[in-house]
Amino acid sequence: MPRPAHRTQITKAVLRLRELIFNGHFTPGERMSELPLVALLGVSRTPLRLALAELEHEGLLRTLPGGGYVVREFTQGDVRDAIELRGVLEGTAARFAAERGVPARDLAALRATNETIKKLVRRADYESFERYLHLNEAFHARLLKMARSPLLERALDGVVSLPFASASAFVLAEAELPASRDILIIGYRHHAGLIEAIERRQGARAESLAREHARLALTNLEIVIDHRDVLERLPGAALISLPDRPDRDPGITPVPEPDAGLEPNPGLEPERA
Amino acid sequence: MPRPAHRTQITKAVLRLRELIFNGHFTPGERMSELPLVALLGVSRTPLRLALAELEHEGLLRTLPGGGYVVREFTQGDVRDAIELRGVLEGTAARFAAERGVPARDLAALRATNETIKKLVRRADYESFERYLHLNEAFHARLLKMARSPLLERALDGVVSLPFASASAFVLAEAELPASRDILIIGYRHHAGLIEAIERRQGARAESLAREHARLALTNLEIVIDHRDVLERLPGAALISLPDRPDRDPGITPVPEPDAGLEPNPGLEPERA
DNA sequence: CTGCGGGCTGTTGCATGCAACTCCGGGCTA
DNA sequence: TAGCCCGGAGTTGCATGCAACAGCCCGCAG
Repeated sequence: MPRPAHRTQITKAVLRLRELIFNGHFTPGERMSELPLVALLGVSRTPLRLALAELEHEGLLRTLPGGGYVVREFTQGDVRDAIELRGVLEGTAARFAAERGVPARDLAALRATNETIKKLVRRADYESFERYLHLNEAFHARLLKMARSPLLERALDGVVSLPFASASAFVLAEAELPASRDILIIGYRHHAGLIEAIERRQGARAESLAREHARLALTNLEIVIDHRDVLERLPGAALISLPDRPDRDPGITPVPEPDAGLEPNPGLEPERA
Repeated sequence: MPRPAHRTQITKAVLRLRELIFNGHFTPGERMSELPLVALLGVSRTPLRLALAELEHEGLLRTLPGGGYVVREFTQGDVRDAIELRGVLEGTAARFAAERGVPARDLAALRATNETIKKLVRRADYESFERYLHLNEAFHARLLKMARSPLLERALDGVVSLPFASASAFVLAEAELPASRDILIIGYRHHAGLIEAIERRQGARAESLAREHARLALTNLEIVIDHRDVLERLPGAALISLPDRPDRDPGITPVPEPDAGLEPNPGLEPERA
């Protein structure tokens, strides 16, 4: 996936496939055969294979033992872990920023963004909500930049590539479910605390605030699960297997539980591709 | 990178390229042109491209704006961040294990491994050291499994794919530099504390112990940097640019510093490939 | 009825030829 | 002399043909 915008067939295939997967056009466990996809996407097999490899690295696809890819399925536990993991990594970013210090200008920019957010959450119209989403992403992106750690950015990228793990994954629901609008207020408060902690070089406080901030998404998740109709419309929801939902396709391993019993003798090789 | 062992040309190319990069056969910033690599590796361009994409996802290569790949260079700061990041993620694994609880059998296995480690670190012969390395990796791998979080495993995989970030990256030096052998003792102690913390469901303690445990590698890094001769022999050392080492090839951006000044207005798009 | 073997189909793995693009250098012109 | 344009070499992007492999079904034999 080279830098140049979607001029190449590879990025075209990646973008289109991602969209199709998120929209539920493929069911989890479905085999992604190359020839049908060639016909569907209008690209040749060579760039398609590159695109499939890309999506596998993003975690959306899984390789089959005999070769080939299938759409990956996620459990509700995976979603929780992804959110917690984002909190851990964003917490590390906030801690790095606090420990390493940031220019006053950056802090001022964060504050300005957050003040705009504060004004927006009081309104309820849809346009405000879209602007909120944009500003929220900008806030998080800027915070990440302030950590000055390319490797941390990479690691976080690897986590939020899952659709339901991103900073504004379940926030969408809040536009429709006023019950969860208060969370936006709390989010603003978290942001303010983060800024203050970083300014005062309070690394531990910054870290735990960022973690708790990410956990807001967990609350949203709970709310959304009670409103299936809303959940269905969220991107990537089709990938999540809900335990109390028996209408799964047969022939699919419903829950890819990691093998529970580890053998008692310590002889396992560290696996590496 | 499909499951089946190195029967395919892709994995063959990946393994060989990784080895060549780690051994310093390519200098950081060097362009990885396809045709010379085809001649060097004896594989065709198609699997080679897949292999290059794989290594780019691992973080060893970087894409050029105009297409193509170059060997990535890492600063000393990157190495520190990688170690800290491993500590954060292994800390999360330890915390998950403590919070979620693990079977007594797994704890016993960890203890057995660690007791063997204890015996080994007292001896100084090379064979013991190799066994130590193996057991240490096994300990960390098992601990990771005990977190029961596939996504966490993924994230950690993404970090330790950098050669200098793995659990036993700089430990190699300890075989040759007795000055750092004490660190093995401390490592054993950390392991013991981890086991105890997990058993008692002390999540915070487990997390901070694992973090501090990873930071042992930092100490090793400092020691190794003072012994250039040892450093040169460590895998991946050729990728690290040491600031006080001016003999770099000309025409290479020496330090890919992330742009320091962030513009003050919050208009940035969240970048996505 | 059950287990096994063989062929068939669908799929992926790989190689290569062609086209387009980028970068660089030289020569022309203002 | 400086700047621009053009051409060429080298590179990557893409498409397609071929081969090998895996899985499956069917038929046969025990």
